Amino acid sequence: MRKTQTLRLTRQRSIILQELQNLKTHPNADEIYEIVRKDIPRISLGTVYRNLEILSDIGQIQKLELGGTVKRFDGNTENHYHIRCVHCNKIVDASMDLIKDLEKNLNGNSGFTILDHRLEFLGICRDCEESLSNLEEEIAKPM
Amino acid sequence: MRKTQTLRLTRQRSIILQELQNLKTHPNADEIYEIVRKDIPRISLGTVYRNLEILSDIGQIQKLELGGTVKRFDGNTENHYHIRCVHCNKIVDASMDLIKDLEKNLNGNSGFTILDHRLEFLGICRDCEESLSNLEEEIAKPM
DNA sequence: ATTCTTGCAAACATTTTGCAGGGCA
DNA sequence: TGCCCTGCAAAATGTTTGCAAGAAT
Repeated sequence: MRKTQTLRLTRQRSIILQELQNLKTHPNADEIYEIVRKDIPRISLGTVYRNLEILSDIGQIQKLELGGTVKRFDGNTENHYHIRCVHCNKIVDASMDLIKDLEKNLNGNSGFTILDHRLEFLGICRDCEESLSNLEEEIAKPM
Repeated sequence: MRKTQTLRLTRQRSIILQELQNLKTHPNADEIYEIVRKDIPRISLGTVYRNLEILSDIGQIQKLELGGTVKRFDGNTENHYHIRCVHCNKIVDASMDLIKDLEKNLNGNSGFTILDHRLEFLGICRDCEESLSNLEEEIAKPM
């Protein structure tokens, strides 16, 4: 949890936020670093990590902790659902309304105070579908 | 995807599987390593990682790719939902029936072939709730 | 006998952190 | 001016991999 302190709006912080809000994708820290580097060539990856952490702490962006080992970030701070390609790990927003009161379906006493939920669909994206079927044709060919 | 090859049932592999099936928890690779080490003191962490990967590839265990950066594993191979403590990252099974056909709620064409879904509730576990309220009392005290 | 698997260690990938100098409020 | 923030580099963390020896089929 972040201490109550006066945060400063530095060029680095504001550009990271701005770029993230403009994107419809769900980049990881390194991808954000590469994008912001076009504006601030000498920015460091450490600064990117620190600011992503701060911005998500204060609710200006969303840290996505979904499938995969790498953290991703989202300029859209509303809870919404995602679809992830199990093959290439691409993530897109799911066009589906939020299910309210989903936690009412929980039976018994879990001992948890439920705050929210995350829903992720797993699937195969069109690109991977195509490359997989090409691969199958290739394998089926006699040598 | 795993090549079709004859897998061998080694002592290491069978004990990892067995221990994981006995656990109700959702350990990460290192925790599994510590547990299995009691049976096979000279097992290496690399072997644990390799076997967890293989066992989940062949569907004997489940790799949980939920919140958090660390991979966790589950001896229960049925899709089921989880509750995660946002404070200590503890994960427990949610007692809630699987929602069938959830993907029918997806509007429009995502371009994905949907295979499955993952649902995770976020909350605060009882332990963290207590330690947080103790902390607040502590802070409220005059010095 | 074959070849899959292991232990070990090194390599990798990702994220965090200490520090001295710089810049926002 | 105070102290938050930055760039840089090193460290920490988590996971994968090359290799020679060992074990399962």
